[in-house]
Parts: sequence; structure tokens; C-alpha cells
Amino acid sequence: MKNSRTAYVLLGGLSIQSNLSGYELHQAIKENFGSFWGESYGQIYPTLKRLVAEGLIEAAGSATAGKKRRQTYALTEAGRVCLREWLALPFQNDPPRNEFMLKLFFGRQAAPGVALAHVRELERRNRQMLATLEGIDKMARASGSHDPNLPYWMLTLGLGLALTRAAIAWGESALAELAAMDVDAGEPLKTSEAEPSS
Amino acid sequence: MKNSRTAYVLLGGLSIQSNLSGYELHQAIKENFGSFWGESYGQIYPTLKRLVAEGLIEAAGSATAGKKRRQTYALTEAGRVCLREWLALPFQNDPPRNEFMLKLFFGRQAAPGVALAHVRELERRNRQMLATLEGIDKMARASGSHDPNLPYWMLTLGLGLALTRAAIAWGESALAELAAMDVDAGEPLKTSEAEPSS
DNA sequence: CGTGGCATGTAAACGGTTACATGATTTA
DNA sequence: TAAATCATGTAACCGTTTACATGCCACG
Repeated sequence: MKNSRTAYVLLGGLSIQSNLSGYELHQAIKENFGSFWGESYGQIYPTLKRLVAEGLIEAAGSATAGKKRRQTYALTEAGRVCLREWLALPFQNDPPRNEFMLKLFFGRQAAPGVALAHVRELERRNRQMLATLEGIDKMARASGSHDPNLPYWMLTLGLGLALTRAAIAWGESALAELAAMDVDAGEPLKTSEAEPSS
Repeated sequence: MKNSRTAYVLLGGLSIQSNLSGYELHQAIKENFGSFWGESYGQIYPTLKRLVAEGLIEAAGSATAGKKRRQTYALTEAGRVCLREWLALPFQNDPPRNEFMLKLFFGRQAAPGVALAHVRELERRNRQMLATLEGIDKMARASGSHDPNLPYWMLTLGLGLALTRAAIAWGESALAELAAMDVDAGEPLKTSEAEPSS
């Protein structure tokens, strides 16, 4: 409980837009931070209650108007201060966990073709990620908004794009290398004579 | 316990080099996978015992010879099969957790200069990471080894290098942008007239 | 009226880290 | 022999996910 970055994500979310419910916060986090953060309901709802108890947020209109009943929240001044303090603290490098790299590293121990299949799958996921990020990017630029937050969002988005593009570029060369390796190792007898072209 | 990627990391480690102790496995993981995986003693020792109980590894020479007493382990045939099965399974995308990006996204809510400081710190960490990876790369190439695992290791290393370099490149442009923003916003009254040059 | 999705919540399980305990071995 | 470090281990805690429970509202 002393750590709980969840609390700060929620404070941050409410700092950008007030009167959001737990459900909406979950949605917003998935949409906006999907590529670098995630929170589950089991984490969000209890944390919201805790934040209310601590006076960092307060219950705002339970918008039952036309819609369903959903409790929304707004940042208090104390909450804003708390968020600012946290933001100024050095960021922590979360323990690295990349199962793909692990499986690639042990690729030699796997059946032939397994590593190659993993790289292909990574490419697929990364291209999808790229499309998502480019979509957000396009929308943000088109909106012509002058939200003072926008420069920071674009910066964050830019890092996501840069990393995804780098991963995709790596994947392309890795695909070629692995294909060559599999030909060398997996098919002992086969000179280059596949397509009867020309 | 049904998940526990720890077990597979240990199996993988022992698949590359036999007769390693828990302590040595910890070292090897930190050295070789440091940039994409981590394990703590509190996870390693119990898992090793469990793997022995399951017959996936077996206690090998407790090398008390000259050195300290340390229990070393070796992969069993069952363990090798288990590792191969896991390697063939689709890799899972671990839940994204990038506190840096979170703080950058909320940068506008922070005191002036905070976001910039974070980017600078990220650059520092990334350059250090790059140096480490380039060191490994250089060493691997210089060794002239023909270990059949090497191609996979180089591929993995290559991805680490690509991502780190991309992050550094992004950081350089972000630094410039943030500096410009801070000048615009943080110092309301100041036309361009800083250095009395020429 | 019933079904399916919206919205909120909770309990338990889980993976993992941290902190601590302990002895043995090298080094000063 | 004292200090430092190697090596193993464990108990407690922590953040998080998963699975489940529950009502409400819209739609067919």
C-alpha cells in the first residue's frame, strides 16, 4: 500500500478530466495508456475508496441522469498536491519481463521453426500496435486542439511509436536471419532450387 | 504456481550450462538477461526444490571441492522436454508498466522542469544500458565461439540494442522539444537575448 | 419478460520482492 | 580472529489478477 502506483494513475486521470467513474477510468487507462500501463477493476475500485478516505479525491455527482448509476470522482486540492509530489520523484525502472526475448534466447533448445514463429507473431502484434498508435497520433494532430497537456501526450506517443518501429525493423532482419538458419540446419539436403522461374 | 515462468528460466539456464547452483543461476540471469528478465533468490531457491521434486532437474555434485559447499543442479530428460514444450507455446505479452511514460504523460501537472529532468535521467540510464549491451556484443563477437546457441543470443541482444538506441534517439529530440517548451512557458517575459555574443 | 451488456464491487489466489537469519569461507 | 562476502534459505508482505457475485438498464 505504500507503493501503489495505481493511486497516482487515478489521480492523474482525474487531473486531466474530472467527474469520471471507476469504469470510465478503466476505459480511459486502457485507451490512452494501453501501450505502457494497465489497471484492473480489482485494483481500481478499492483504490478509489481509499483515495476518498484519504481526502485526495471526492465523490462527485452520481450521474444517474438518463444513464445508469455510476459514482464519479473529482480531484481535491490535496490530491493535486499529492500527484505533483509523486511526479517530481525519480521514476522507477520496473523489473524487466519480456517473455518473447526469453524464448528467443533459448531458441536453440526449441523445436525447429519455433523461434521463427515467435518472431512472426511479435511482428504481427507490433504492427497492430503501430496501427493503433498511428491512429491516435493522426487523431490528435487532426483535432487541432490547444490543450496544454497535448505536447506531453505527443511526446509520450512519440516514444511509443519510436520503440514500436524499432522493434518492427528488428523483426524484419531477424526474420531473414532465422529463415536462413532454418534452411541451413533444418533441411540438410537442399540446394537452392525451389521455384522453376523464367 | 501453475504459471511460474521462474521455473522455465531456471530450466533454460541449466539447458545451456549444467551443474549450476542457485547462486550461480541468479548471477547468470542478472548478467545475461538483465535487460529483459530478473529473478530474486526468494523465487529461485524454492523453485529449484520444487523442480527436483517434480523430477525436472536433479541434484548434481555439491561442489565442496576447494570452494564452498553449494548444491548444483542438472536438467533431466523430463526437464528438457518440459522446457521444449513451454518454448513452443505462444509467448505472453507481460502487462506493460512504464512509470517513465506515465510521468511524462502527466508532465503538464508537474512543476516546471520535472518532465525535462525525467527525460534526462532516462537518457542517462539508457546510455548506460547501451554501453552494457555493446560490451556484451563486442565480447561475443570477439570470442569467435561457435556455440550453436550464439545466433539466438545475438538476435536477442540485437533487439535490446535496437530498442535502446531508438529510446536514446527519441530522448534527444524530446530534450530539445521540452527545453523549448520550458522557455516558452516557464519564463513569460524574456525575448531572445541571453548571451551577448559577437 | 428475458437476456445481454453495463457497472460496481469483493475474496482468494498468485507471483514476486524484501527483509531477515544463518553458517561457511576467504581475506586482512 | 575480525570483517567481508559467499551461499542458502525462509517468512512475511505487497501489489495485482482472476473469478465470482450482484443489481441495473436497454433492447429485442
